[in-house]
Amino acid sequence: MPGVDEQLEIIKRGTVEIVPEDELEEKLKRAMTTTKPLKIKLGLDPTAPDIHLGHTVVLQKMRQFQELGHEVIIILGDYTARIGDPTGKSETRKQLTEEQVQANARTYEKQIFKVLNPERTRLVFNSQWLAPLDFAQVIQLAAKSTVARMLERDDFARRFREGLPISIHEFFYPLMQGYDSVALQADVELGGTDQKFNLLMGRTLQKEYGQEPQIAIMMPILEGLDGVHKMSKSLGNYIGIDEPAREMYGKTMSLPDELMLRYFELVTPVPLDELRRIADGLASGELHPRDVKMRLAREIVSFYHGPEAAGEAEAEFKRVFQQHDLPGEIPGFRVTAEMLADGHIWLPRLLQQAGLVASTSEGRRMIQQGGVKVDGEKVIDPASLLSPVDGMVIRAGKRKFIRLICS
RNA sequence: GGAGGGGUUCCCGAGUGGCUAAAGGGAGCAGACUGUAAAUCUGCCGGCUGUCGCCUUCGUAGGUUCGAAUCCUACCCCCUCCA
Repeated sequence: MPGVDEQLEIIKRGTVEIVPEDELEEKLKRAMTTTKPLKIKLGLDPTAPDIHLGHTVVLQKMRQFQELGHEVIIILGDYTARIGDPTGKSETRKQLTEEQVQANARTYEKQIFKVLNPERTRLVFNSQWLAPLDFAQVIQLAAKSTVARMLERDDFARRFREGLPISIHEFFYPLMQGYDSVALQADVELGGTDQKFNLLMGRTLQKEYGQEPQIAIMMPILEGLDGVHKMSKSLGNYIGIDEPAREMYGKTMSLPDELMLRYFELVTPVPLDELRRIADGLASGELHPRDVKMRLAREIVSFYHGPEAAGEAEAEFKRVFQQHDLPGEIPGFRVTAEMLADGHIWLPRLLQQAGLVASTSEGRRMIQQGGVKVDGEKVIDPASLLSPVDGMVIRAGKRKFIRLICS
């Protein structure tokens, strides 16, 4: 286990807030002297089983703790999920069945372990200790907090102020999450900044139950590819950790430049001093932003697919977007006799049938905008008829290619 | 039980009888440029349609009207206040 100062530097990387920092230092010191690792807790909501880079911000932090020799515990909030959490959302989250939770948990496991070391990670369900609580115990738990306290939480405060409804049971989510910390006797809990209140509730409850309060570490919410909204699957601005290497690489290259350093810091294992070098290089103009972004893409792809795949993805990217060559692999599309009339086919229809565009209207639009090339020749007439030739390459937009197969 | 506010195209959000497939912004797509699927600028951006136009959309169902997102009726949903 490295020294306390060194640990602190690693732990603080990318964090928004550590509450309170001096207690963390104390705990680390004690862990050193007693050689008893700290219990680091992270709660995950098993409703959305696909993990993307946004989720890995907090997972990377867990990994760092793991590498420092601490005990990492993932809590799957199966009990919470089964009840359904309407927090801040307009529509109530659907309740999950036992089977769904189990299925999600398995998917989660597989994906989480792309970041974490499975041998040194404890995975637990919070139904284990929440389900057995009886009503009296629940009331007792509720008695540990106050309405005023609850109304300190940002979204509760806001809704209260604006006269929006707050269901009583919503008050129980912070309590349940906090109780998880009590059940585990957590030393540290990680979460996004949106979790601040819940993390602090853990401290409160631990004190109430006679435990030493945990440290709350808050990580930022990662912006998605658009650089505006938070990364989320529903917004489509995400990089999934299960995605193929080329997709990952390309998507990373589409990030706004301003986000590069943030991504380096939050979702790659690039060490801190290296990170500083990159930041300095960018600031002084010594490093080209494009090259830095390529490095970022390489780091990310390497992490999930290995260095070899990263190299291939990069070569491919250079070929297509820098040299404007054709991709190494172009999906084939078979042109059948039925599609042809007098040996040719209306181009928008071909685009549509090949799945390059959703409709002939869209195909027409794209042609008019100059986005369609046949064997490298731009086609601008949307009424164009094409006489397909075996091996002919059609490009629609920047990224979509097909090679015709006629036989 | 009573009073009131609201449901608009992917999202936010204008729009109170025709000029509205519906302002503006965001997201998305395309082009130019480039340093990349960055930035910037330009164009597109409900669906269908070999481009004449057709169809569907403003909570739902009806109605008034030559004509409705806009007016009327009923209903559904969300929210607030009073009790």
